[in-house]
Amino acid sequence: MDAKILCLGALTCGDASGYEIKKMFEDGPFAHFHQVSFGSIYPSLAKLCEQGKVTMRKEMQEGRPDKKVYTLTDKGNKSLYRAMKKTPAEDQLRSEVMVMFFLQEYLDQDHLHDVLDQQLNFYRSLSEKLEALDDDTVAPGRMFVRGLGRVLYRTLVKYMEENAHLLLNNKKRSNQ
Amino acid sequence: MDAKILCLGALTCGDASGYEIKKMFEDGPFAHFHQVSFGSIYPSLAKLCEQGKVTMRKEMQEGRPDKKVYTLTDKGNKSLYRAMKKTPAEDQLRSEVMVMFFLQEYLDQDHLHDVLDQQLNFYRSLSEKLEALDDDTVAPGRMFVRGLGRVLYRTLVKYMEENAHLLLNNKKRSNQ
DNA sequence: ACCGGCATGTAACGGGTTACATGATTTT
DNA sequence: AAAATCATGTAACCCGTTACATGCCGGT
Repeated sequence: MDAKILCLGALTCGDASGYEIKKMFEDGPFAHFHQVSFGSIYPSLAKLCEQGKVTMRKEMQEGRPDKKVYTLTDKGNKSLYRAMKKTPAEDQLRSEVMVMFFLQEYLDQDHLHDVLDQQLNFYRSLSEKLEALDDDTVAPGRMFVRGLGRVLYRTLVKYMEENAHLLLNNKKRSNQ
Repeated sequence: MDAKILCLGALTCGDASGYEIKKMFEDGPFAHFHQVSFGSIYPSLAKLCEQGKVTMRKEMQEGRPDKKVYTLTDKGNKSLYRAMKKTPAEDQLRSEVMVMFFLQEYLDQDHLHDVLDQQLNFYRSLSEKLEALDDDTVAPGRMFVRGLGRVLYRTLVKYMEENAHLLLNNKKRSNQ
């Protein structure tokens, strides 16, 4: 599943610019299970336009840059249907922080502390973003995914708060 | 954090071959928070050997191929300490399955059912693998990460079992 | 005065994944 | 008889990330 399909998927939530699509993957409905960068969004959108899978209109704005708003076409919709027939790739999670926690004896106390704090903040803020999303405008089927994200990050925050001591104490040779 | 550091990290659990390292990322202690493929493990191990960060000995086996068992050296250890001083990259989770669930109106009923089943099995088997790991030989600090993995996958399985109906029912136009 | 947010885009670089190559043994 | 497990390796390809380029507005 490449960035093009992801963009089409994002546009099923309504017309959007590249910048807005990015936000959907940062704070919005996709935040907890996928990410894309500008470097892949903008070229994708351009190619989708060429292929007639989306249309673009320019929206002038006062006080801020103009934006290019993209709309899903029938062709784009069909493309999505086709993509959804495939077998999805396995989930992949890569957490360098967890690797660090696992190798906690290789970190000095201070840095471990920092990393732990930052990670907790990261999970907390993602959790808050997910809780803050407006559920009224969302189709019931989509709530499954949102609910899962919420439960997941709540669990993560709770576990880390309750078990941080496992990581911090038992430091005997923390002076490497 | 590249594959070389990951290999060094894996070797802190004890001497291992490339094949065994792969297993650590599939069923073992790293299973739930990172993955690496053979295509990156073998070249990494070769380079680490060149750099003197690991040593290699050949172990002949009867009835199966010989293996190359790698051992962490002092130099490798230092390299790990250095790597752990860096700021870790943000977690990244990419789940095509969740994208599909989100776009559930684009899947036909049967395929949705299949994907759901496969995902549940995937989470269940990962969960079981994590529960099955032997905790006696593991340093207390490392139990933090393992415990987190266990809680996470238990939560995931439970949520999916209890909320699958959100995804399956409300199918009115499932004939696209 | 400077930083963060809004807004779009390009290009190189790096890295990992995928596929290929090989082969014996055990399990189904 | 076929598939899975054990075991190692190479190389091309793809794709995404990172960094760069540009610019205005509002808040601190």
